[in-house]
Amino acid sequence: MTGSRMTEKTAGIRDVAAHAGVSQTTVSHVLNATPHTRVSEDTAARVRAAAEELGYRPNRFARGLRTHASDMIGLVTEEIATTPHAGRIILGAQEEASRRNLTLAIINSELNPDPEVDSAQVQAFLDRQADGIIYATVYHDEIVAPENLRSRPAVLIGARDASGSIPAVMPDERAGAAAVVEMLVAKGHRRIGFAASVEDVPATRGRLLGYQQAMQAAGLPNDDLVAFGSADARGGYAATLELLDREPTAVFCYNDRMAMGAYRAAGERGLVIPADLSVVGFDDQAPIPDSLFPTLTTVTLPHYEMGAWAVSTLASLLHGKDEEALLAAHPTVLACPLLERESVAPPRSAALL
Amino acid sequence: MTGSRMTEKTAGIRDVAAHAGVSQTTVSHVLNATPHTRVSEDTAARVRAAAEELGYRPNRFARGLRTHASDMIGLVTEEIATTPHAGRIILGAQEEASRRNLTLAIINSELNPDPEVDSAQVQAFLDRQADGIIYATVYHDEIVAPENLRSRPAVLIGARDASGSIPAVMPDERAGAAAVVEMLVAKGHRRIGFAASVEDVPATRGRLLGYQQAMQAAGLPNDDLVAFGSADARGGYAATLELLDREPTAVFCYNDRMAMGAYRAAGERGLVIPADLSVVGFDDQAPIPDSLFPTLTTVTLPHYEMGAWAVSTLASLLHGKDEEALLAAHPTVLACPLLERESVAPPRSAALL
DNA sequence: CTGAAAGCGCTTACAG
DNA sequence: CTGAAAGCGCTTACAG
Repeated sequence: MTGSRMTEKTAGIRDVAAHAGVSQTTVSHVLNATPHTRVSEDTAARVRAAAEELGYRPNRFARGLRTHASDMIGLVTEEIATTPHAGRIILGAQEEASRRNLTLAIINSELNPDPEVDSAQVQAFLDRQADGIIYATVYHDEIVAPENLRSRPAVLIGARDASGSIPAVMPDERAGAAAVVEMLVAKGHRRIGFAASVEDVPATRGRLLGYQQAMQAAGLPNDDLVAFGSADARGGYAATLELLDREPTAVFCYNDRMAMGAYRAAGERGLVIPADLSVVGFDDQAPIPDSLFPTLTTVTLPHYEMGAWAVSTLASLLHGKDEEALLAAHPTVLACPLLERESVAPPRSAALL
Repeated sequence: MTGSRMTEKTAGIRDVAAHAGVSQTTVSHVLNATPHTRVSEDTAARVRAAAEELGYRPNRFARGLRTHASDMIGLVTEEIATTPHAGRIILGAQEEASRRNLTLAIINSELNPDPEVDSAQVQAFLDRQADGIIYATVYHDEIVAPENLRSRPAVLIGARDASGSIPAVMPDERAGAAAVVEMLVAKGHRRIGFAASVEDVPATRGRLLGYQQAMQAAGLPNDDLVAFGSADARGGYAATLELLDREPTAVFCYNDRMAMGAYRAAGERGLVIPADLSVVGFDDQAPIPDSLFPTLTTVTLPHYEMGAWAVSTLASLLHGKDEEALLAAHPTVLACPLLERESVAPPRSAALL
């Protein structure tokens, strides 16, 4: 088994050159399509044929040694494990990297409030010759990026750098929440409760703000329609129970887990969703929305898109497109689309009209 | 911004040698702790001090060019996105890689029944000089591994290679399911229903087999206690409804999503979990178990462990430990531990005794 | 215990 | 349009 692997001496550029009857220089020019270099189509064809025939694969080490480029970018993610959405960030980054012929390497970092500690992970990528680094965090408005992140092109996902000098991307939580309220209002709801999270993170603030602004814009009072709970099913259950005493026709939950609690609360009160009560979540956290009865209308986060954005932005930076300062000045904000499923209907009162 | 990055000429081994007053050879020996090479402690200390002071970081390209090793391993995963557990496989692999000073690069591959198509992903890693490759699939008993996987050390996660020549690891679904039945029996249950999945995948077969074997071993009839449904909440709902007509005291579901449906079905029939009916899931798929009322007792899959196993096994293979044939002969099977939460109680009948 | 020197496989001025 | 040659920064026999 192992034996069959040992002796496969792979062809080098020298072999290709010999086989095509040209110099290594020419082979290199043809295969890399070096700009400002003319090679006769005839010669080029011979080179390509030889490379093909010999199964030539350029040695990355040798190339890197000359060009100082690895075509590898490093992704440092806070807590791959515990954040349910990291997978989609990774997927977006990975697929965009493949499209651009870049290798994506990943390192997990512990969740911690002070990202300066993460410089070890960044260093690991610097040591490994990563061309650029993506630093993905969850739940931070602003972070102090590890100092060594500045020694290579870098972009941030999910947080803005305190110094404002690193391009960053984040979801537009506020607009996503506002869109939910607008949709509910359009369906005729006026008493729309919000089951808010007690956590003090950007998502909490952004979603609450979006709710409040949209309610105000619609001329709807909402002071008594916000209840707080922990950001899980139990918290959603408790907050919804509290809200239900104030007779809302719809409950918008901070996230899908809280929405699970809202379903439970509605069930206990004998309320049928969506006939008696509309419920909306946020996060589109698999497998919740499709597993609920009825399926949950919710808002999806642009994790895939943020991952892809990070890679393509980094790629531009690597190619010297000097938009870095521009990009860094204002974080890029990506939309959170509303996903309508079955948990929303017009309120009973509207049906009476 | 960009400017501050440009001119940092990093120290090379030559600089360290000059600074320490020794040759490059000696620096290399000291820093790499080359076996069978004596260097006086005095000299070694000077070298280390110089390296430290200059912030010396060996150039990976140059080293790789000589040693033919990248210290990078590639992970090809089928559908990072849609499989909920891929994240934990990646995490396990990543953390084990970090422990061993290896870089983990990942490539996503489309979910497809014929993994031969994935040779492009494998090729990408070969081209990038990966030392070894982990090929992770979901839901396959046996696959035909891409031919080019054999050109480097490789291991499989979640499937056995048809030729039996590549080491593989998979979860012990059967034992995990059997443990559930045993636990239920120990609590006094005798009529234990199984809400099975209609999918024809190893997990389906393994879990059903484990259920049947354990029931038989306990001397419990079970022919009428199996109902089939799709592997989601709707399927679990339908299967449980069917099962409920046969008056089980416990329903064991193929997975946690089906268990969500079982909760719904129990609720509709006015059954309180666990007092009137015990429910058990499988997968420990976040955030379901903790989001249910009551929390769900379930079985967890060793995804993290499989990822870590893959990396450490690959590392042994890379270091020439010739256990490959041994390992490849029989897939390694990892346990699926039972996680007891709140959804199981002794049956009412037992309470009467 | 230490070092001089070759060479890994490319890219890239430079020359023609 | 094409090629000879230097050199990227290491490791590793080999010699002393």
